[in-house]
Amino acid sequence: MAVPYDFARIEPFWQGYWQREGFAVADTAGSKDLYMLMMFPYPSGDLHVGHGRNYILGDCLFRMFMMQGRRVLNPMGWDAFGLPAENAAIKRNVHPYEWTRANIARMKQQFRAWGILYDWDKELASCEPEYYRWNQWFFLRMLEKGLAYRGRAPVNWCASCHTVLANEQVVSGGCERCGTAVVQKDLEQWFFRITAYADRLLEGLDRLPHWPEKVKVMQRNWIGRSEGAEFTLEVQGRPELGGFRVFTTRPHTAFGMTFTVLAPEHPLVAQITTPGQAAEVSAFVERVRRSTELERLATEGEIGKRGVFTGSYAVNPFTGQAVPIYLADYVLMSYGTGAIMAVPGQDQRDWEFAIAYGLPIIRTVQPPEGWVGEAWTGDGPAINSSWLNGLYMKEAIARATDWLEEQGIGTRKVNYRLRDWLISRQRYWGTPIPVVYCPEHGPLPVSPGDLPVALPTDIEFGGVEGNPLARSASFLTARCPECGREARRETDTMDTFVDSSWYYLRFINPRTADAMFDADRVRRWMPVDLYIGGIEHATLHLLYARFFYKVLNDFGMVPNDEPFEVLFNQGMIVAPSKTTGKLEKMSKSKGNVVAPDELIARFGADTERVYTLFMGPPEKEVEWNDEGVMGAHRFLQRVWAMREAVEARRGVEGEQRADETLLLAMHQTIRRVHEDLGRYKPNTAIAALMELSNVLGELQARASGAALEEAYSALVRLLHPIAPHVTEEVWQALGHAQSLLRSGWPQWDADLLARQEVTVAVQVNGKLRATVSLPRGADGEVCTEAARAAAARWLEGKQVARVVHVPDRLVSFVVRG
RNA sequence: GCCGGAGUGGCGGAACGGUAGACGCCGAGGACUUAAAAUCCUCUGCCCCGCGCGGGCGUAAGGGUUCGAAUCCCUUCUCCGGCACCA
Repeated sequence: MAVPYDFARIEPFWQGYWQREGFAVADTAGSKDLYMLMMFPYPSGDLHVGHGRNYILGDCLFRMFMMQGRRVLNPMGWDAFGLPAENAAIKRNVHPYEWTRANIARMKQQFRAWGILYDWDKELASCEPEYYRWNQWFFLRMLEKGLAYRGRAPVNWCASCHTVLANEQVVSGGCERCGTAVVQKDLEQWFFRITAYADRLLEGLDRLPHWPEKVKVMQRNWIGRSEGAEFTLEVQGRPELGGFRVFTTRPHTAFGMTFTVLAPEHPLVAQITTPGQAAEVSAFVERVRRSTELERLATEGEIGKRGVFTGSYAVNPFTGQAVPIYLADYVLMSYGTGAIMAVPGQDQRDWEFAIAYGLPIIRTVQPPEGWVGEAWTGDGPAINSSWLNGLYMKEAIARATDWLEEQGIGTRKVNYRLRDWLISRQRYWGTPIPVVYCPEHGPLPVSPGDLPVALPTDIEFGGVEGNPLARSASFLTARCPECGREARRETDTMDTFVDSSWYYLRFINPRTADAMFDADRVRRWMPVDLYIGGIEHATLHLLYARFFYKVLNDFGMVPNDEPFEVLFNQGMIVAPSKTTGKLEKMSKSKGNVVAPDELIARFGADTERVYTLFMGPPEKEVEWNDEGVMGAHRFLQRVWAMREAVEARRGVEGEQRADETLLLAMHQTIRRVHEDLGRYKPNTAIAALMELSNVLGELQARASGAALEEAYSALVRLLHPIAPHVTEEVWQALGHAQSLLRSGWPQWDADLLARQEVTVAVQVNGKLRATVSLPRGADGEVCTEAARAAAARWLEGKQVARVVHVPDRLVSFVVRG
């Protein structure tokens, strides 16, 4: 009776061994081989099995690369600025730095307990001045180039987090962090001009064949490029106003413009409102202004209930007709020009508005025969459109736009959904924006020699709302770089996504003291070859990082313009909700987490690793199942127990047939595991290893000691990336002095596999009727005859009309009668 | 509404257009045990014929292409994700 392996003893032992030996430390001064990277985590404290899935997959690949003799940079660090630390500080009166450092220590220990190896020599934390000073340095360069600017704009405000948010951090009208409904505020804030890179961010996606299509599509949607025309509408009888601009992607429908709509926030509203309409208009504007984004979303589909006539008219330049100017909240100030030409015949929203307000509808595109719907938005010949009549969309758009340009009232225009990146945050725990405000000279950049602008430590957090930096006298007071007189320091800090936009460059040589990163090594080591992380960053981190990298490329600091060659998005682990029972993301706040500590205590880290990698393809979302864990554990115990049988059979002769079967299974398994891990399918690689283990179990009493040990050794080596501790223990017990990490990666014998017999399927009229075993590469005639014999029963008395032979796979008879 | 992705046993999931359900979980029966746990062995998609032999049906639904379809094409349904009064 075999003794179960003592994971509680051996796992810590091997963890210590790997660390002492420094297996994961990469020398980046040398030439590059492979740079793999996991998205660095926010040090929130406890990790659950859902986080583990990410890191375990990475470690599995890393160990495989190591065994294959690759030299791999595989660093880890901490995205260490952010709100939870500050909220913890407010609640418990500990400094965010201490809270963060304690969590980092805890998480490092969890990584270690999972048997995960990182190059800790390269560790960095974004909350350290030697890191964030380079955020400040970069900000100053952006400022110099006009890529950072201060502007007044309606911004998203989260009242619960007491800060503004970037557009990317607003998820269906709520704060990405806490879900609180976001309200619009007009504030002066700092922005990065990411819109200047919109086209390049789009174009670059086409050069990323190894990114998931899903992420590329999400980024394209987010950037939201649309081509069209912009032109001026005059306000009838008010030439001194100069009119207002409208944007449209469908200028060819303009003959059907029967009214026009401004966003309620449009600057012209006050001037064009007639006295008779003033009361109604101001009531409407006030109502819209007070509504949150969420309320606006909730009224979706209620177009027509939320509009008002201004009393003024504009002139449709195509027809010369006067059309009424309305305000409506379905027109957004933040997109295009904040004003539209309304063509109810060709736009469903305009149609509904026209019906509700009794406005005329003129169709300008012929709907297809039998069309019974309302607005027709598809293609068709132009009608009721004078000189455009009969033209189809493409041609009509071109003509209409040319005409606008000839008349000098319009131009071709490209619009984007993407907004500039708002980076100001009214919080303490982030990178101070390096700017001072002089009463004389206005906002001025801190001179580079005065960096870093360090976060003050003399801060009281306890219970007070608002940005604590604004209450720190020592921080607030500065000298004007221009005149030296007393000035006020900027108290906003940077969005933490600034930190994560370039950390992968710093990792390459994180102790670089005199520059943002080691430009020489970066030139050799970038781009990152394999980047692993969650899909939730598709339009956040991954968009910002690409933007930064392109800017750095323009600054001549990096060698290419896309930072991540291969992107792998692992799926979430979900678990039933404690309240509703519906599957949802595993998270501490939802209370449905499985803690790795307990799991490791009961079954060991190797078991968690095997189960995590086995439960499904890693890019898919999967449900955690406690019973599945047992299967993984049993498998490891069987592999462990087999060691005794192998040792006991050393030197024993066996049946030749058994040896052949065993070695064939071994070589097949080597190939399958190699290929499956290479295409990120550890689940099927593990299935292959289980099959080999089953074959070993069946043949252990009949195969020779030598064949048994050869196959078992291959199994143990192939299993190492997946279950590193128990395999090291077995390997050592078998008498090997070297770690498995240094013992090479098994190779399969292609010739042997090519010589094996194959099972050929025999079909009659597409139905499987028999199988025959034949040598690989058997002649077509031989094959067909064997098949004919095997399927004789079904061919009797039938006329064979056709025979399809697929070498080594099947023979298919097509029969009549 | 638009754009992606996915629907395969009781469950997680395998399957270059070529033997559907690998591997694992659950379940059933058996061995070991005083007993239980653990472990090991056998069975385990559905249906029909008493079992076996054998046969039929089966990859969301319906149709098509093909000697052959889970896989390709069309139509429909459902679920998941993203974007969304974007002009």
